[in-house]
Amino acid sequence: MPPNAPVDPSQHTREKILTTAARLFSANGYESTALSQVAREANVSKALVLWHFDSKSKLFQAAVGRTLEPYFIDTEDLKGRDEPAQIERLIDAFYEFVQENRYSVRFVLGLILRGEPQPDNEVLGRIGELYRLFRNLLADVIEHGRQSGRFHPDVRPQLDASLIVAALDGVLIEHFMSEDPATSADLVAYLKRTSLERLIA
Amino acid sequence: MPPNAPVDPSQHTREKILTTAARLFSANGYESTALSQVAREANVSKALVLWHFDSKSKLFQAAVGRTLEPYFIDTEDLKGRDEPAQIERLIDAFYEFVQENRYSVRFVLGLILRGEPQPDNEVLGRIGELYRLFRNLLADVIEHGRQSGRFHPDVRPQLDASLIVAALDGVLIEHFMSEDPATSADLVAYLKRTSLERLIA
DNA sequence: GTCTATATACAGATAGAC
DNA sequence: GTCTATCTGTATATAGAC
Repeated sequence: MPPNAPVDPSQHTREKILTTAARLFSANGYESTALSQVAREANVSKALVLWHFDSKSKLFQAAVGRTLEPYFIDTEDLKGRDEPAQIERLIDAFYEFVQENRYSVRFVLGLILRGEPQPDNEVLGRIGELYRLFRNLLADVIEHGRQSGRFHPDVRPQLDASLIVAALDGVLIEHFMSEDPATSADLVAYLKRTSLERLIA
Repeated sequence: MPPNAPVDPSQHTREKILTTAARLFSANGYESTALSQVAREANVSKALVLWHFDSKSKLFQAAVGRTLEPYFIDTEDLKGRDEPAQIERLIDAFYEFVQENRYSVRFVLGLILRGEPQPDNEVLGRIGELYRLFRNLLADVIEHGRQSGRFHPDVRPQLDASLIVAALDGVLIEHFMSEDPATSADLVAYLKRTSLERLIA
């Protein structure tokens, strides 16, 4: 496609369907979201939704892909900090991300808990990979801190990283159960403090 | 009813329907479980299911009630232990409970994450109450340990308890994501160790 | 591409015989 | 209590005009 080519006007409609679907699926789940609802809220006909996406299941996959787009880990702003500050930064980044994406996070967590539609190993795989990435990043920082002498010589990078990630996940659930952001902010602050107290030599 | 009266034979059928429904709902969720499926797997007709429970929604509520029956906290075997041992016992109890009820726990967690059917505030209320109970129990033990001098004078009972509960919830999610029981057992062991190291004076 | 109209399937629920 | 047969609504998906 040449640069600055006029956008295919149908992209607008397709896009509208996709974002509408992503919103409804993440709010109500797969089974409870009817194509007719997606069509109505996107101001198009049911038939057009299917013309663009073939089937409900494929529409769902496309919508989930859209939902997952902002899920990535930014490692840039770790540079130039010492290990304790890097740990704090990673914990904060996780929490900020969850705050900004709470609806889709809730949705994805729901997907993990009950493999909604069968052919969704892709989503689980991607999420699992992100978790592994994040945990390994934490573990690397801890290991590095151990070698540099800033952290205790007997820290267990993998286990400590796993425990921090678990605590963050738990705060997440707490957050969804009580809906009280103040409480979870306090908890995250306390998690940072106690984690560092434990790690630092 | 007189003692040892012969059991109404229809209880067998009703019971069978209920346990079948509880199993299917907790495995597949509300929307994805059809009455016809419950009927088939309980070897009865759809009409009979509705004769016993009036509607799908009421069947669901009965099934959830059944699912939650084993959810309670046993405080008896805390007696006669010192505070560190009580903390360990509570953490172990949580983990054992999750192991024994993993399917329904997964189901209930899913319910929390997306309020499946509307009139289900009762379930969430009950679960929330159990969490509060468990957390307060932990906090009480920590506070008691602080006063008895076994724990640091500057522990923060509510926050420390919350952090332990959060970590346990996180291990739970980890458990559901990776399905590797060995890993989560290690994590729980490590959680016990680091929690106590932090608390003990 | 987008629509209306329709096919097809299956859900939850009811009626009525036994 | 338990069944078969049926009603009614709504879901996904298709056909075909524009």
